[in-house]
Amino acid sequence: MTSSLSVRVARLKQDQVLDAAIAVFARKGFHAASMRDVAAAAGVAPGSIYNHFENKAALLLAIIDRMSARAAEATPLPPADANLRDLLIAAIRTPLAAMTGETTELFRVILAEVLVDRDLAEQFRRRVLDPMLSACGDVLASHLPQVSRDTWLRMVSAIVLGLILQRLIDGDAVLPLPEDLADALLAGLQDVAP
Amino acid sequence: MTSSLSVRVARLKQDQVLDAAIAVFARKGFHAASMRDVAAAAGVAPGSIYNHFENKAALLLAIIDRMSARAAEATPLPPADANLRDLLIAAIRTPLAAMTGETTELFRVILAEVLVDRDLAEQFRRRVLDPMLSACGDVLASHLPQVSRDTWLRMVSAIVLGLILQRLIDGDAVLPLPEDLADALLAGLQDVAP
Amino acid sequence: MTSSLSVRVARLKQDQVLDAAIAVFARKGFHAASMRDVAAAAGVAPGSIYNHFENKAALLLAIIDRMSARAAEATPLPPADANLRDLLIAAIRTPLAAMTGETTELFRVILAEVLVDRDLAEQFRRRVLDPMLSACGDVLASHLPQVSRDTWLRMVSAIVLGLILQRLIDGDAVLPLPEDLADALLAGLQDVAP
Amino acid sequence: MTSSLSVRVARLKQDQVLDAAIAVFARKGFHAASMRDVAAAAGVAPGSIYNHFENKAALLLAIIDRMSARAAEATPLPPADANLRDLLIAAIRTPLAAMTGETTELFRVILAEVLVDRDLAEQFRRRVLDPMLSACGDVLASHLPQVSRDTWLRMVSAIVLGLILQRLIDGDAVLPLPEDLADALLAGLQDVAP
DNA sequence: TATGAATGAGGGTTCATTCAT
DNA sequence: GATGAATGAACCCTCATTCAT
Repeated sequence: MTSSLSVRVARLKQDQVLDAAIAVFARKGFHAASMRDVAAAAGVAPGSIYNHFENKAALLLAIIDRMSARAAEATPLPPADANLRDLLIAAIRTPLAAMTGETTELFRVILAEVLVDRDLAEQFRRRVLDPMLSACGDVLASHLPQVSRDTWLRMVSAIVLGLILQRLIDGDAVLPLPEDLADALLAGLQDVAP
Repeated sequence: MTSSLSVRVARLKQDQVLDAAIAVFARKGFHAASMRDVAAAAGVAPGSIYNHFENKAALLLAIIDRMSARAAEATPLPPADANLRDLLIAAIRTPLAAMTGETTELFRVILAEVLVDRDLAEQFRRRVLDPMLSACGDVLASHLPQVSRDTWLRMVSAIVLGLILQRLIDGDAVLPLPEDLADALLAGLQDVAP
Repeated sequence: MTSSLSVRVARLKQDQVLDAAIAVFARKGFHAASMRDVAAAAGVAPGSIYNHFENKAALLLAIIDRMSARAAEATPLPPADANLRDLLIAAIRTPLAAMTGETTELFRVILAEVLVDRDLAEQFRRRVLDPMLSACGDVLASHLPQVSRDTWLRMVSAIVLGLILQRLIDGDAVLPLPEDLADALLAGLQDVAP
Repeated sequence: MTSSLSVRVARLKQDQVLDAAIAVFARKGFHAASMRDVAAAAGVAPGSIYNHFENKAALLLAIIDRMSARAAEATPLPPADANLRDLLIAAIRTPLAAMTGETTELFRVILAEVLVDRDLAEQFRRRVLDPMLSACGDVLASHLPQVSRDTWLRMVSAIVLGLILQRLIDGDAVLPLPEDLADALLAGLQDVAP
């Protein structure tokens, strides 16, 4: 099965280059990182990158692909009989928990480009953001009356995104616990107000 | 008072360049815009920019300065006797309302750079983000018991940031009304859950 | 006769590659065509070309070889008793008639390289140009007195080359008929001049 | 008159670069010559070339411009009462005489590109070829009956082009004298044929 | 202070060629 | 012989920045 072997080797090299690209982009940013940098980090010649990726932008797309895959496998489906509190906690904690180490930097780099590249934004939204935010959204939605569903979904999504953004901008920021956020959302402000 | 006059003229030129930079960066993005572009838009020679700003990055810092000033003046202090609902609405609406036209694009561009430049991030957080988010925060805080104050502030901040981000990524996104968001936050989820 | 067979197979592959090179060079030009293009058109791997040809330039030489062979077989020897008019017509028409479709484009490409590569020019002149132009020249020469022979040969050659060049440069150019050219050359200008 | 001065200086630099480009292209050919080569020959930095010419192709166009100008000034209008023989001689000799030293190499380089670049060909034909060939053509035409005019013009043009091409391909080729060519054309072949 | 031509490092990318399989 | 991934030099061009005027 020579074919299978060479295909596997090819994919390995591709991953090797992609790993390097991720590391380099995370460290220097997309624009500041040169293809030469990526090649050096991957231990290949500059021209070799183009055997695996059409151009620099394709590296970004491939990174989004990988994030998409990781997001999918990192999102546990909540049990059907979960109560609302647990659902809220899961909806908030899962994406935040995914933001560790390299993934954080990856998200940072991708987001920076996404803000400036319309096409990339479309890909990012479809492949990463929507799955990440709506995973528990469906179940959450089933607990809510139609009228306020959209508001709540948007709100929870915004909270997650906003918290991530805060962490991206200020690495030292101490984010509240998902449990506390869930409790606050559940109880509402009415009771605590004077 | 020759000095004063020349100083005023200098500041005028500086503003002229900065206006051009804002327009160009907003339209083409920071990296895609060249100093030549900025100079052309400002009606000056490329070299002249460096009489007013040390380098390209300094333009970004100056833009943040200006955003900071505008954010301050655009944030109306709420009346001391405002009720909680109105405060929430203001806290959410004000920053969202500021995101119109060029400001949106500028925010997009700055944010993209901020994500990648640590020093710029620090400036941005201190000069733009914190004032923007905490403007009504203080008053809001006064209505809340100490224990949940941080959670709520973070949450409202995150909602605002998250909604802005969603709009930046998906220009077609329909965001919920601040009133609906405030009402939902006030009432909480508890009552609507089955 | 294994050797003979493998030799024949080898020559077949070689022709296959050469055909592809001709087609690709004619379509894209020598510099614009990459070895990858040629390989793809030939249905072989890029590296395989180098089993048959030393390098890209060798392909050009081989093409000239083939043109030389074709030129030889395409040039009918005029009957010994042909009259001068028919000889002139043949001398002009034959090379022009050979310039059809792909051959035209090939000639164009070769000529472009020949103009810039001294060694290639030498080959081209000896192998293609001289045979092409002098085919009927010998017979033509036999009708002419020694003194004016060279002038006439050069002139007829130049006419043919010049017409081809005009067509290469301006595809829409309408060239005069060989018959008319022959008649004009035969009669001379003297009579028509006032 | 600062403006006038700077304009003149600019044109000088431009000429300096163009001279270098001509020399380098003539020596190495268009494709083989790099912008670095041209810059080095011109004694400027690589990037400086782009202050005067949009890109490498623009250098070629500028060279054509220059050839066009030289061709125009090198073509003396024949006296109205010139006889046919002198006209023929002039029509043949003038373009051939222009092909000296650098101009020859220039013509070689331009022609090589013209054969491969359709747009360039159009420019070349309009700006250089047509003026060069038709200069004496008009006067020549006035001596000819309408019916054979086109044939003769094409033929004389072809002779000139063909002779030039022969010299470009074979630098050692000994071309016939314009006088002999004119005499042969005038007398025709009829009389010399047995 | 304003200019804008000059700079030259560095960018992404191509491609003829090699060589281990 | 055939392969095609790997190579890396070289390509054209951009652009932030400088500096003589």
